[in-house]
Amino acid sequence: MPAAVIVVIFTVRQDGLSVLLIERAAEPCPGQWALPGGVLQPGESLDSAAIRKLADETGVSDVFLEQLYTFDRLGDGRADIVVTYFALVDFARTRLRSELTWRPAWHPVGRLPPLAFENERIVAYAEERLRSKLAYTNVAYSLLPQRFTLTQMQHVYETILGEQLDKRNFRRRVVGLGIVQETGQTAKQGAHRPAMLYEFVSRRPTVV
Amino acid sequence: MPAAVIVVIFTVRQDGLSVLLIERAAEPCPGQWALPGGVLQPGESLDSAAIRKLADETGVSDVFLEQLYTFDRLGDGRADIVVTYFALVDFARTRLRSELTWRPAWHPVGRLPPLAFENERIVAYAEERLRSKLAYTNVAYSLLPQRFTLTQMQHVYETILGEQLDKRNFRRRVVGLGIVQETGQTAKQGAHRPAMLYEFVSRRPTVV
DNA sequence: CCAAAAGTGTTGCCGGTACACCCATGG
DNA sequence: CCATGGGTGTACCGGCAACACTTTTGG
Repeated sequence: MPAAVIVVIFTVRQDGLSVLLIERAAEPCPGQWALPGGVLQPGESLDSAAIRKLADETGVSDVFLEQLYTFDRLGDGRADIVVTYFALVDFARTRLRSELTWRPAWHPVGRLPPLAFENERIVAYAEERLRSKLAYTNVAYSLLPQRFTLTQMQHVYETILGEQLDKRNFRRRVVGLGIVQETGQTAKQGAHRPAMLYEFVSRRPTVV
Repeated sequence: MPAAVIVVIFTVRQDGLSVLLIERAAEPCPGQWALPGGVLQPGESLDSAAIRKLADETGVSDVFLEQLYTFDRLGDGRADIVVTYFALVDFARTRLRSELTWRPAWHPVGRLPPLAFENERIVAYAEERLRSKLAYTNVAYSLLPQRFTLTQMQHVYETILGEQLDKRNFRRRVVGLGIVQETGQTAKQGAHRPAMLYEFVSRRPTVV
């Protein structure tokens, strides 16, 4: 039995931290929701399979994507070993491919439908890792556009961590630790004072 | 092709942080050293296979053992996917089984012989994880006997971290954070003042 | 003129680090 | 008496959390 790859794809939207799920058409478990994944093609590496799956489902590449954990005996009939990955994408850049037999959709992690194959465990584990990595790395670069305001960035952090942050402390940290830097440009957005646009100093995963 | 499991088994000895290696008798790569491992038995879970391998090689169980990373394409002819684990054992409790065709031995990580199948990468990765986990968890419980002096414990930390630690600060931390506690008993060891024996508050992996 | 978001400093606390000496024992 | 490891307290520093008001803009 071949190995399979599953990708937990997170994004942040208005309704909170969300994960991409697919409504299964095929056996087993038709009609149930599950994480996107599939068996390894012959000769394909694990990382390539994860990259392929991510691109297939969201149309994006060049985002944060990292191996998460390897599970076995998930009850899926197709594979005994499932190598899971997790990815972070900017919601605005994704283009889900909706077809009749293939219904992908974003679901807030707080309100998941029942999932097939113990996928809840995988989501919970990925969520934990995401929260932990957010605290000491720059992975958020993958959840925001190239340029953004610090308020946008703070919203992303607050959504994932589930708590309110102090604006001044937040700005001091992310700028002071060299996670983000000013671009010199400002953005006008509605009935507000123009805001400085920032960018990540590095768009690769980095421990800060 | 079935999946395989590899276990990186660490211990701390006089000559430093060491890892258990096996001199390969069988093809491929006879005569070379490699990490202990083997293919998954039919119906066996990943965790069970790792526990079995660890017990086979060292005779110990009930120690710290955790999944590390899943590699592919390591060049081993027997498996395409290799799920690695890492374990920490108290050197004094181990009983290596030496046979003619099976030569296990401890090797200081600073002086490894050439290894088969890119096993160097795996050891390096495990070492990194060990150092990181030592800092914020109680995993050292698995490298020490049930009862020990704080000096012994400090030696373990210094060996792994590769730096000298301040005795008073070390004691304050591990006692103050509730990692270890006094047993009330003291040990006389040679020409020295009797030393208080300590034990870990919890002998399960815990984030402190 | 009002609503909405942008932007900006200071203070207190706590945890981490640096640092040096006396004590008990066995040989 | 000496060699060896056991055991203890203090002072400084830096990072982190708490805290409130003014500014700009569009409607």
